[in-house]
Amino acid sequence: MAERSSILSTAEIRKPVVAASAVREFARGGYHSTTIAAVANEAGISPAYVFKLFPSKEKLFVVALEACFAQVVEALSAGADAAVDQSPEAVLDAMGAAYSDLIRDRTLLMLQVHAQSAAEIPEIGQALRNGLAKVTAFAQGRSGADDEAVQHFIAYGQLCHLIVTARIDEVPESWARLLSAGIRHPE
Amino acid sequence: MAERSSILSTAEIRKPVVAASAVREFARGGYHSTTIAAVANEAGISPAYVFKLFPSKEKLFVVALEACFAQVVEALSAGADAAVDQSPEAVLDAMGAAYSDLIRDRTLLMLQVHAQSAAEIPEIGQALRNGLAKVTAFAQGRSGADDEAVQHFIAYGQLCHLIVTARIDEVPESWARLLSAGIRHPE
DNA sequence: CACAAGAGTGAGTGATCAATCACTCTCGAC
DNA sequence: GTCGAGAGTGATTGATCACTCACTCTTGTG
Repeated sequence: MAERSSILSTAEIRKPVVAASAVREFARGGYHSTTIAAVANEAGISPAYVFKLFPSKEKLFVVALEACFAQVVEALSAGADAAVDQSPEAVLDAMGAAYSDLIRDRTLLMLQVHAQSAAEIPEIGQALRNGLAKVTAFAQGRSGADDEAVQHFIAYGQLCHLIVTARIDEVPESWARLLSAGIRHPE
Repeated sequence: MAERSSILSTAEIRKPVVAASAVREFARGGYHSTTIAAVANEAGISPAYVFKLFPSKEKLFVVALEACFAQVVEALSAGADAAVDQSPEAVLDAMGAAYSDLIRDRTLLMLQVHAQSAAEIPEIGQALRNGLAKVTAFAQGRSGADDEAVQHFIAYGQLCHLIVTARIDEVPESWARLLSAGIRHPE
C-alpha cells in the first residue's frame, strides 16, 4: 500500500471519519438513545475500536458537534461570498439561504437540537456555546450587520429548527402555514 | 376518611399529581434519561404504581407535555388580560412578558426543548404539534395580530429557549450579549 | 362478619449498553 | 526472520431500566 501519506497515523486519519458517522447517528437518535454500537456500525468498525479512538461517548458527541458547527460556518461563509452584493442585508440573506440548503437533509439541524436537549451535560453545554459563539460572531463579522439584525437572523434560525424537528411544514392547517411562511423547507 | 369527594376514583385524582411530577422530572432529564423510578420518587409512590396509572413511559411524557402547554396557554391568556391596552402589539407584548415570568424556573421551557429532541417518537411529535397549534392559534386569536407579528413572537420565543438551555445569559462575551439583548432571563 | 374491589407495592425479569480486557493480526525496521 | 508497535476485534461485565406479576392492605357495603 502507499506509504503513510503524512505524519498522521491511520488512527488519526480515522477519527474524522468516525466523527462523521457520529454526526449522522447522533442526529438520528440524540445523545442518550444513540449507541456506540450504532456509530461503530455506521463507520464499519467494531464498538471496541470506537473507544480506542475516543475516550467516552460524551467526548465523541462533543467532537461530532464541533464538526457540525464547523460545517455550518463553512456554509455561511460560502453563502456570503455568493451574495448579490456585500451589503449587510444581502449578506445575511445569502447566509440564510445557504443555511437552508445545508440543513436540507436535517442531519446538522437535528444534531443541534439534540445538543440543546443534552446541554445539561457540562461538556456538551460548553461545546454548544462554543459553536454558537462561532456562528454568531461569524454572522456579525462577515455581514457587518447591526446587533438587532443578527439577533433576528439567529431567532429565525431557531424557528426553522422548530419547524423541521416537529415537521410543521407537513401540517396543512393555518397555524402551521403561519409559522412556516417564508421559511425554506427540506427536500 | 371523607367519602370519595366526587365521582373520581383516587387513581383518577392522582393522575394529574403524578403528571406534574413527570413534568418536573422530564424537564430535568429529558425523555430518554429520565427514569420512571425518578418520577415515582418525586410523586411519592412506587414505580409499579406509575404503570397502573399510565400505560407506558411514552404516554406519561405525552401527558406531561400536554399539561405543560396547557399552563403556557393559561399564562398567555392571563398576560393578555393584563395588557396596558388591547391593541395587537400591546397584547403580544404582554404575552411575551407573561411567558418570561412563566419560564423563570426553566421547567416548562426545558420540557418543550426535550420534546423537540424526542419528536421522532410519533406520539411525542404529535403532542408537540398539538401544543404548538394551541399556543400559536391562541396567540393569533387573542391578540388579533397579523401573521408576521405572530411568527416573530414564536421565533423570539425559540431564541429565548436557546438562551436559557445553553445558559447564554451567563456568558459575558459580546456574541452572547447580542443574542440575549432585550430577552428577559430566568431568576 | 364476610367479601369484593380498588389502592398500592416488593421483588423480580429480560433486555440493553457503556466501557474494558485480553487477545490476534499486519507490517515496517533492523 | 524476528521483533515490536500499532490496528483492530470478540467476549464480557456490571449496571441500569422499562415493564410485569403476584401479592397485601384498606375500606365500604350487604
